[in-house]
Amino acid sequence: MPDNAHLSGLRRKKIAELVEERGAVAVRDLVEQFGKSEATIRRDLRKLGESGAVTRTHGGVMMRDTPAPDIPPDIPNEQRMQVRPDEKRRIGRAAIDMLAGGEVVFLDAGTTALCAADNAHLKPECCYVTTCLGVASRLRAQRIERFFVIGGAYREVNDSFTGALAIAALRSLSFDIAFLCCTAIDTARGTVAVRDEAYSQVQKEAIASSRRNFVIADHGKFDTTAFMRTAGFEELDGIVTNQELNRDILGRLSATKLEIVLA
Amino acid sequence: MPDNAHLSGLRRKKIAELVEERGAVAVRDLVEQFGKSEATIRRDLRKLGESGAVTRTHGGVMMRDTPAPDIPPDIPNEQRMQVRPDEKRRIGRAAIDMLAGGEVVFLDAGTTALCAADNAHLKPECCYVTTCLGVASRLRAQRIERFFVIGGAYREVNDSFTGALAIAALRSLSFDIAFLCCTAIDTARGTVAVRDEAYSQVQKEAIASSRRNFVIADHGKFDTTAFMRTAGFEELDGIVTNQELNRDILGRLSATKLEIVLA
DNA sequence: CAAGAATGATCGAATGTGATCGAATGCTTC
DNA sequence: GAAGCATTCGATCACATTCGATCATTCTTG
Repeated sequence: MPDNAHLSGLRRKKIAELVEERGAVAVRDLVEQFGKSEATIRRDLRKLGESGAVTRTHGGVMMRDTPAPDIPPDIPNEQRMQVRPDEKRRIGRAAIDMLAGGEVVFLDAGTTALCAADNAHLKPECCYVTTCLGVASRLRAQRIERFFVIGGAYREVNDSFTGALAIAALRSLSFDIAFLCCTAIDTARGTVAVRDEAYSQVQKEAIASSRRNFVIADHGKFDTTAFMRTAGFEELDGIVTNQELNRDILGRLSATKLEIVLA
Repeated sequence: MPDNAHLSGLRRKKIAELVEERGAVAVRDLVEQFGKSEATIRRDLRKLGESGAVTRTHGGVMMRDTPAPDIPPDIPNEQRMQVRPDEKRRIGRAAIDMLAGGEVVFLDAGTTALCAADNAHLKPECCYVTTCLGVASRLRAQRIERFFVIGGAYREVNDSFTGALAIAALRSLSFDIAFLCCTAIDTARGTVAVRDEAYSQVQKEAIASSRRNFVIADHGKFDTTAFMRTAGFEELDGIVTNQELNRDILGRLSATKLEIVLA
């Protein structure tokens, strides 16, 4: 066997083929076949499961049993999800871990918010509110008891609802905490920005309706720029990001009053 | 062949297939076939029963019995979709075919509305509005340019949004045509009814906001009853149903001013 | 060499499993 | 119907397996 074992993508592809061919495969068999540890195989299976290629079961994987995924694979968000997915997962988890349970939580539209939504089941007593169709699908999939969607005109760019309807709905609500996504964080100027104006307006309204506001963003978002300023640091309470964040930036942030959560 | 007997998910899937194939299976047979204890098999059957895939009986399981006249109120949309799917598909197609193109169309929450949504791409210039999460997902999947979602509190029973937020949003909109789902049509009294009060209120608001109103319902919905009256025939412009509809009922309907579309 | 990605080891938590036993159900007989 | 019997069911416990999260290490890449 050629030594391609370090090409993890190839291994995952072969696992998928095996599943397709045999209907189901056990973790044990895969460990033996590829000569890798259980941990590694499990990581593969998780990725395969998240991409919808297979369905995980206890002890292994089997062919996917849900024919049509609810979310078409070529939606922009799903592509962006490929960028630093692990960091985003950790950040999403950390954000939900911040909740005491029982709060009213606003979840923004963005891949990091999707990751947070995936963990909503950890705090099932919370009431979730979102403008994002993908977030809504994930809340539904986890059978979250109480969640609201802010309706409006659908925009494919960020898979969410905007416009007058959304603004009006947000004005009539109050949140305990909001988790906001963004495209860029400018630590020098102390601003957070996104690309789209309509989306920015919705975010501003959400921030105004929320008692506490946290940006959720991976380390790659820092010290880049984007078109529309959405908020200044003075309007925010903190940032949830990942521990790989550059130390210089961390130092600069510690000079602000922002609470920094590292996942 | 690798021994996958310990993959519990696969075993459940195979049990479901066996039931589908043979109509009914005894616990005893399954114990023998899979070499597992009764307790384990029973746990599998419970899970399968809870997911709605099969119906449990004493001593085993049988195929999901779909009582034609009435459907339990708490079955999620995806299962209700199994009831007369072909008729619903034809009705959904016929509804969209009624559109000239360019209208603002309200799509209600219900399996028949899902079928209509699946055909939205046939009239891509229309602007669609819905209160149903599943409908929204399908519109997105077809890359419909313009669609709105009426937000609000999510209710799993009919996969849609209701409450004050939804009512307020509907009041600020006007539709050219609304396609409404229902649980029952009482031709004697000339009324259309659903099971859920919150949902009924949303429907009433949608009807009030729409210039023309059409009920979309398969022939099984006629001359049954449901709890909440949503509309009287006098508020409606027509009914889209399928050609299998009983001739007596058809005759009675032709005495009204309703436009009847047979798919 | 430095940064990031992939890997392997470890451990507490979650899940699957089999056995037991009282309760519920179905069937037979009266 | 009602009584009695056999079967099936659900709840609980103990045990084994598997999973997910974390940390340290190795490998790859620029």
